Amino acid sequence: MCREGVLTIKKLFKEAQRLLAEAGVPEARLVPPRSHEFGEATTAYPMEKAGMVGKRPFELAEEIVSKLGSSELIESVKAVPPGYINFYADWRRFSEHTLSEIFRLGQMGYASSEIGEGKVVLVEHTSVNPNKALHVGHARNVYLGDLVARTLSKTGHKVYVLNYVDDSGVQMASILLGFLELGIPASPPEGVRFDEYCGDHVYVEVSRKAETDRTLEERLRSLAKRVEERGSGEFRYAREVAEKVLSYQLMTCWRLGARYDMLFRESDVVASGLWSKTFQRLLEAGIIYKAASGENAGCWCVDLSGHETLSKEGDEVLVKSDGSTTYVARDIAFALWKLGESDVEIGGRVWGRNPDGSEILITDTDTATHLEIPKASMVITVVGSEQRRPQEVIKYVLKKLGVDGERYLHFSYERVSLSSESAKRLGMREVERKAIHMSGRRGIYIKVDAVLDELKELAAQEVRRRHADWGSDKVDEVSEAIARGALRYSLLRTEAEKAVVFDMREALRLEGDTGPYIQYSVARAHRIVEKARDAHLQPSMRKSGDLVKEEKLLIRSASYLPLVVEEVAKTLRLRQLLTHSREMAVRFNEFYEKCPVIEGGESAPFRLALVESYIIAQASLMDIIGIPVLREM
RNA sequence: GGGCCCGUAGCUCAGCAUGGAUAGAGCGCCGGCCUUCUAAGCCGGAGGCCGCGGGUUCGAGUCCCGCCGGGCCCGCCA
Repeated sequence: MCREGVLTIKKLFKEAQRLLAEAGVPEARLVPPRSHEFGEATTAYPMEKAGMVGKRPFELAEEIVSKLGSSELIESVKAVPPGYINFYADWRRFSEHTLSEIFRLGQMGYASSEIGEGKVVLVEHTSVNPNKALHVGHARNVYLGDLVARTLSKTGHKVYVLNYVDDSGVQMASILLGFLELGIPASPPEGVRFDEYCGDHVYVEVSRKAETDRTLEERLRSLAKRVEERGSGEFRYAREVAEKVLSYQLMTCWRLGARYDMLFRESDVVASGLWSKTFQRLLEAGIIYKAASGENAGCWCVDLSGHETLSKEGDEVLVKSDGSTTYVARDIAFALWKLGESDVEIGGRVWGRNPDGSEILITDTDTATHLEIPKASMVITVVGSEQRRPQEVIKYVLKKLGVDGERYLHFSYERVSLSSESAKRLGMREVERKAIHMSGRRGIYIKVDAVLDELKELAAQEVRRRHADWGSDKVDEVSEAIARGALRYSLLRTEAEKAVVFDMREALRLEGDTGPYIQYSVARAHRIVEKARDAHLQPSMRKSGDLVKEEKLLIRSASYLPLVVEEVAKTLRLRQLLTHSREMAVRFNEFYEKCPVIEGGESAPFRLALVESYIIAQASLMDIIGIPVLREM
């Protein structure tokens, strides 16, 4: 899709910049002001420059303003103490331009852009061990990764989403140990999901037994090694169990709004020969060595002595003394493949489809067809901050192999822990700590589906109260959408590098700074549009008189939207999308209170256009954020 | 011990990248608003040594240094 002309808000900035250039200060930097009182564009240039030319900032500002000419979208420019220059929009023109732009580009186009220029980006997220159901900590990973993917694909990037399935680690092996050697039934009781059965019952049970039975650790290790041997019975069985768990995990992921292009099985890193090829390369590049003595005797290790900080912590083991690989080894090989820096062909097949109908591929070394992915200009791996070290090792190795490390980005985030209150509800006794880390092994976690179900029930109560006439299907559909919007917003509202303390009571809120607040504003807007239709009211992008404050602020917030999205695509400060979505919703609610539409007299047609444009702009942003849009709630 | 992240209102969080105009929300608390488009909303109020100390600057919540408090990493786990 091609944009006709320049975006209105950008045009306003361009005009302001041109005026400044004509006044002799082309270097003045314009930014959006933090308050509407300071106009639509502002510069602190006089304060930065005053000292150097020996003038007082405010005088310099006035001097510059006096030299400014006029332009189409800017009505006035003011010099303001202590030394700002503020540009104010010509609201008649600015609003008309903005509204027509929103209508022209529509919900699919308004928030999107082409700045990605079709660059291929691989985003890896989710990557939950296939031995359990997703808990709320995993949900943060899915939401963050999915939002990165959504944002980038809306801004002209070609995005491929990968889910790395660790079917060859110890966690997987412990499930197999339970089934094969400890006599735990391999199928769950009636009505219990397989992923929940493995995580809640099998994994916890095996971990518990391992505490008293010291031989289990050794049996587990030898089982894990056999799982890595392509063609062994254990290899096949592990893949079978993993795929089964995965199929249930993905149901949860879809409920979270995520989608995937490819499921990459860790067992295939070794089985496909990707690892052995990578090993050869590392060997030839002289990055690895086999330790003859010391604590790593018999292991192949990465030489980290050249790394500024990692060198202090000792070298990284890639191949254990028993010949099996470590997670970091497999991840290095995988990273090379993701970056298109490996010529090893990976077999694969179609696994299934996302709810949106797109195909999901899965690696499968037994298949003759090869998976093809265009070379990625950037690989983004969404992994918790506790994995900073291994991720840094990967990056270091990539650089040593001559790959541009800037192409490999670790999108790091802090983990989700449970508030002591929520932990108490799970039967935890030690509550003196403020937050307790979730642990699959100890059975301390809250499953995502359980949270969504509770949220949904809460929403359903409210929906039924408001709409006694609705059938159960409609109540179900709407309350599910509210629950999804609420949880997504609540787990994304904290900046990724900050730890989240999950509190059930807090998560179950549907008012205030929440997803439903935004959904509700759109539902209200839809109701106005319906009533307007009944009243045969036609929208108009022009207003006869001056715009009132609430009208201006609503348009203003919508006009900045495309700018915000482009900014986030560059910085990946995802939170700003939520902040802006909320800002628009707040502006709409203020407008809603103060400005009657249907009974708005002369202003009615213009206000109707405003309401319709709000729906388009907000919905286009919600499409990116992944909050379901509702016409009624 | 070494490395990284966090510390802003009673609680949960914005603002810090790119220093600048009275430090913003939500929850909770107090007080208002439903004969007019959905009150999951709106309006008002109380509530802040921006962890502490120093530095840079005309100007620091934002940048630099030190300290204190909390978290994470430093495994032949992933």
